[in-house]
Amino acid sequence: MARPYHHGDLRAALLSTAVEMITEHGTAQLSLRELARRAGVSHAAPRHHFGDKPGLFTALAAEGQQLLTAQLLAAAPDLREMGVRYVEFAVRHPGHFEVMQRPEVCRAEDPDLRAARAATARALRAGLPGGLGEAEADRAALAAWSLAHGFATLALSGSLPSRVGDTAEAFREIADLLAVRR
Amino acid sequence: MARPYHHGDLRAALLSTAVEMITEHGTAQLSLRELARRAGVSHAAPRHHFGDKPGLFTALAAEGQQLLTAQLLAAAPDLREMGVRYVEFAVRHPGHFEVMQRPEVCRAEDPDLRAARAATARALRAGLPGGLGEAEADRAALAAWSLAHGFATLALSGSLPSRVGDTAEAFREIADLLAVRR
DNA sequence: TGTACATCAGTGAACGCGCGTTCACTGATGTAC
DNA sequence: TGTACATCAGTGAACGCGCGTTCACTGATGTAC
Repeated sequence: MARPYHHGDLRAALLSTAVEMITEHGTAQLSLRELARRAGVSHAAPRHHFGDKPGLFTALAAEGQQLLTAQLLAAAPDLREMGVRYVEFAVRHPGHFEVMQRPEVCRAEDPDLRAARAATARALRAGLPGGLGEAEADRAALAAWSLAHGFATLALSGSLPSRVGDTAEAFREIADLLAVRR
Repeated sequence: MARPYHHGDLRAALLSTAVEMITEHGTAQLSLRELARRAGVSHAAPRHHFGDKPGLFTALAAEGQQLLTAQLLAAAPDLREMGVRYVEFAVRHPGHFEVMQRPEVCRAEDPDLRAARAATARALRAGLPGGLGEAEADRAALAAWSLAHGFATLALSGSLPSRVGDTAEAFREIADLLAVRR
């Protein structure tokens, strides 16, 4: 079983291997050489597809953002349910979530990434109750985002008390506690 | 002006230099050699005080946790105000906050750090309205913490729309939007 | 007050390592005629 | 269908660099007598 010279879909393989590595050790530890090693490919191969480390992270962030947007849209326009999906996404795709959270490792000006981010923001807006003024809507969106984002990052950093159990489910209860004041 | 052989308070100087460096480039980029360079000291000097990188981060995290606890206690028992202080702390001490958020770079079993964390948790509890059942109180604390933490991390990662303006003040408005259901 | 000695804080040379980057290359695939 | 050539994907050796770690050292401080 001689390994073929051409991988077939090395780009996709590198992306998913990178996600695993980030999940295990964070973005800081990731080296392109180790990534190539794990993918069973020469250490110069990743350069072909991503150029450098920011290139790789940018591709991952855009991918993650698209995944998240799809999740949010599937739950719209139920704001609480969208929050649950947000938390679920973070817990199920911690590697992607981590990269998305660290804009300094990405190329912020990348058009794919910008577009993906904008789409997520639009999806979030779709969950807001109608009839709010613009400033009010801004605040409500920010509050919902903060709550879900905070819960998700606390869960990922292991800061939640262990009795919290299933993370997304726990968030549902918490979101219940709070209500947007009318 | 020959530099004296003994620094005087190198430990404190290294801590505050490290905070600056983390604020600029995150924990990932920090190297002990660069830290020593900035502090104007030989590259082996930091080992004397912190042993290794986790040792340094652990000391920083404990210090940050103590600062935060003091802020929270000063605002107790007004839960909303405690949230404002939490956000304010994150924005004013981003280096400390960053380390506190990344338990994987610290030595979790360090007794100072554990004690400091426990004190923060206790302070947070002091902000909860009385008369709640235990499970209810757990949830309320978690909700408040999530909201403030999420807002703070979004602010630090530059994810907030720029019109948000003064961060801690903006959080006050958002906290106003939400109310714990009775 | 003076001296001897222990301890502490910081030095600087040396090491081995993994990393990112470059480069000339080779093997495979696709396309034109 | 066959051949020639361009392009693409991946290789592997080489480089220079900054890092963490070790170690024998030296200068300063504190303590006992």
